Amino acid sequence: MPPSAAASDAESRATRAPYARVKAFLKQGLSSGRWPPDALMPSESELVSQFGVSRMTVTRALRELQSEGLVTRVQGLGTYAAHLAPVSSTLTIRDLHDEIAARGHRHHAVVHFAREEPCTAMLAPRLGLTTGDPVFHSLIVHYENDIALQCEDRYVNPACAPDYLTVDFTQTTPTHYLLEVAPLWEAQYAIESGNATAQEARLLGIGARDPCLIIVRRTVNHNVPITLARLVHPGARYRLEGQFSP
Amino acid sequence: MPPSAAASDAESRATRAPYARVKAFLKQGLSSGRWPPDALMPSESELVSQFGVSRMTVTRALRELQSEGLVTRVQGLGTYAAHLAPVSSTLTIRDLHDEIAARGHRHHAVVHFAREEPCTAMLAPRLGLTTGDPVFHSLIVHYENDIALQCEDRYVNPACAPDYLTVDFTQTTPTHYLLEVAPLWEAQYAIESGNATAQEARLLGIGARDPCLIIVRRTVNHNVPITLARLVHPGARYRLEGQFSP
DNA sequence: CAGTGGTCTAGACCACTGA
DNA sequence: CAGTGGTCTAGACCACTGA
Repeated sequence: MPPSAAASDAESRATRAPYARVKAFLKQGLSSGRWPPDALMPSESELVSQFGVSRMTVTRALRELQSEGLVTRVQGLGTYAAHLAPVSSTLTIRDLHDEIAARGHRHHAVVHFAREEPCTAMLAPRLGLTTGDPVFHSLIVHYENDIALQCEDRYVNPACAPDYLTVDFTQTTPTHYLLEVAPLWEAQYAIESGNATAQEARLLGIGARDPCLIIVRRTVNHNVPITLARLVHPGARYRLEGQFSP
Repeated sequence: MPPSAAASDAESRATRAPYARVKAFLKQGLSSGRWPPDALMPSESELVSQFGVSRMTVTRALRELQSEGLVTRVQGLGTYAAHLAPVSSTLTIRDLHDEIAARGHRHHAVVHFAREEPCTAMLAPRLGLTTGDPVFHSLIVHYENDIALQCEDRYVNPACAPDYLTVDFTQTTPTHYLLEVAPLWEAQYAIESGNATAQEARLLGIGARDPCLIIVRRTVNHNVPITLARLVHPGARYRLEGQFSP
């Protein structure tokens, strides 16, 4: 069977599933403006009789729409079309090695240092440590086809990754290693535009005033801070892209 | 009843729901490393007998974990712990007016122009128009407590919002207006760091070399392009923040 | 073949809202 | 009170995988 036929088979099977048909019907009405924001949508029992399916099937369609943020449901009142205003999109922060490989390019890393330091007073609270405690600190520059793409300045809580300093980061990225030893469970990040430090600018081979995309990311598991990273990208060489489509 | 008691009631009711208990059990095991990435998780029937619930209940818990990206399910094989690597987080691009108001600050906008222009060859394909077709073009600077926060350079497809030029954008933001007339159904964006144009720098009151966070967003509904916006923020005054927590 | 997930049904009890 | 959503059960048929 040709691939195209197989694909359309799978597709039509999925579309033909009753819950998917109900969901598609409601989604179509939402995007066409049939139910503007805050409008009352058909009740479960109306959909049950309209589509001739059981209530569980209708419930599944509505619950999925709710989890996608397209409708709001209130017990005792009904289902309402949501405001689509807060456009939320999935921003994926991928391992840089994979990202570069996916573009079909070569990645390599230069480790400027990876050592133990005493934790400074500034850092201690963000890493759940006490000032003076040992902390691991690495500074690595990542290259895409020999062009510096990212300067990764990272602190690691030794309790979470005791072997961190023994890893060969020309072979594995810190992100990749840390995901293996400590399942990533929570992360906060801030994205901003700014200047690199003098040291970063030198390592990246850019001017002191060249704009950079800077991501600061803090990773926590079960309230135990794992790592704090500052990722600096030359503005002209890096962009974050995303898409929103319910 | 004191609020705290009510809250814990609601919470414990939700936690006591059988599907939520199964889900919490699996989530706990995933975050603790009991099932590392690619590990085979308990089958539906195992969970059914272990928790003494019906299969539909177990299925719901597993399906929600799957939609959260925590497990992968393959028919005929089983359920596997997912790689948590691609940290995906919900990035919300909110209406700037609401965002500033939420911080308890004052927002105001200065409209530098809002007019009709012939569509350039560069723009035409991205807006689904032909070169020379009329297109709406507005340039607005947004202020937070009288400090310029964003320069919004926007093109709008006249077919989607014929009244665009009659709107008073000192009272309503273009984002807000467009969400009302055209339900936002799809958006692509790119975030990067760069320099403002000479005009933008002048309007924002920044230096030509000051780094800026630049977001380019294209909005589409049913394959009809609605609007293309370039949002320039002085780097020192704006950041995007987000969180990941399954 | 036995075991897996994908989906559905027809019924049930409940909590909640507003009239 | 009638109507809404929140959740569950016990059973069913199916497609798929690997032995």
